Amino acid sequence: MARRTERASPGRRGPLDLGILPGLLGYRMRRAQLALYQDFLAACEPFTLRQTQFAVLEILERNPGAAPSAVSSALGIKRTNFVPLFDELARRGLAERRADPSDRRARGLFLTKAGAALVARARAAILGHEARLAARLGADDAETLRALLERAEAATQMNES
Amino acid sequence: MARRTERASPGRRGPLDLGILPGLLGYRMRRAQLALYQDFLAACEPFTLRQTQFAVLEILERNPGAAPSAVSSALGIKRTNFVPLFDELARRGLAERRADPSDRRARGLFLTKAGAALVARARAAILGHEARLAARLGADDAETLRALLERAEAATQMNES
DNA sequence: TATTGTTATACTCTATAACTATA
DNA sequence: TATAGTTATAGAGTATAACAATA
Repeated sequence: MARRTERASPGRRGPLDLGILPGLLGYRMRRAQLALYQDFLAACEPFTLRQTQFAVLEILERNPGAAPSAVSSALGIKRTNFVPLFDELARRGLAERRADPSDRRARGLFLTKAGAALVARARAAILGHEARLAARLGADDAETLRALLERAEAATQMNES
Repeated sequence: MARRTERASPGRRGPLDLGILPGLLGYRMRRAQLALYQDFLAACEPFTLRQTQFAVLEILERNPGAAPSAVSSALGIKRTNFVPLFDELARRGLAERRADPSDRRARGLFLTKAGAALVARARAAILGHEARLAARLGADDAETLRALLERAEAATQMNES
């Protein structure tokens, strides 16, 4: 055990005063997002999937043959950064690119059988994780939070006309 | 103008089906956080400060002489990553490390005059930005969102006993 | 032995510019 | 001339291991 020694002028004891930070939506959002993301990672650990990787698989399940640019823009990822992300899924045999006969520049993205099987299991785990979180918050509050997050995203100046 | 050509089997038209994503708190949180962060960056652009840099200055204003490890842990940053972050603030003459006479391993962190002046201006800009966001959401809903984010962070399994 | 600050390093995420092959 | 996909590259953010000085 290290003894707590008194300290001279530099360095107060006890928890720090965070000033205006705890009242800021941006600060609260960052903290909550980090905490939830850690949670999500833990839930997905058996599948070795991160948020974005799951999102790509989920979208391909619903939209077989979707174009890389469509998927990346739907997720708010630059198409240039989507390439290595998808490469990794392809390398793991979860998804694949196919040539588009009608436009030889384009590609269609598809899940493999293994990808479809994995996304089904991951989806179940994620829904379970969400259900546990909602139970802790209370179902009504969880839905309120979800709706407010959607409105906050839309209310951003970024989304101004 | 590029003509919209019909496409064969790979590639549906129209917006993609996002599956379960829009209903997930984790997904909504990530989208909202990104949007708010872009907003925040725009508000702080005149000061060339990112969220974390502002947070450090704000904390030092309230806690002069705080230890690097105290500040970094309060912000959820590893102390090892705090070093280059603070180096940059020091390089810009906004904050400085001072020796601690009572423990020669330790350092106390302080704002410089320039740092104090900058954080005051940045704080005003950030509070203005928050006020505009709150006005768009409605004051009550903004406070509800803030409180729910705090509860969501606490409700995380990460924070389990 | 443990703690404070630090260095070195690697991996992920993000951002910009530019290339290719088509259209 | 514009578009789809891609390459190369650089900047942040984050993670682990290990070190020196000090307690």
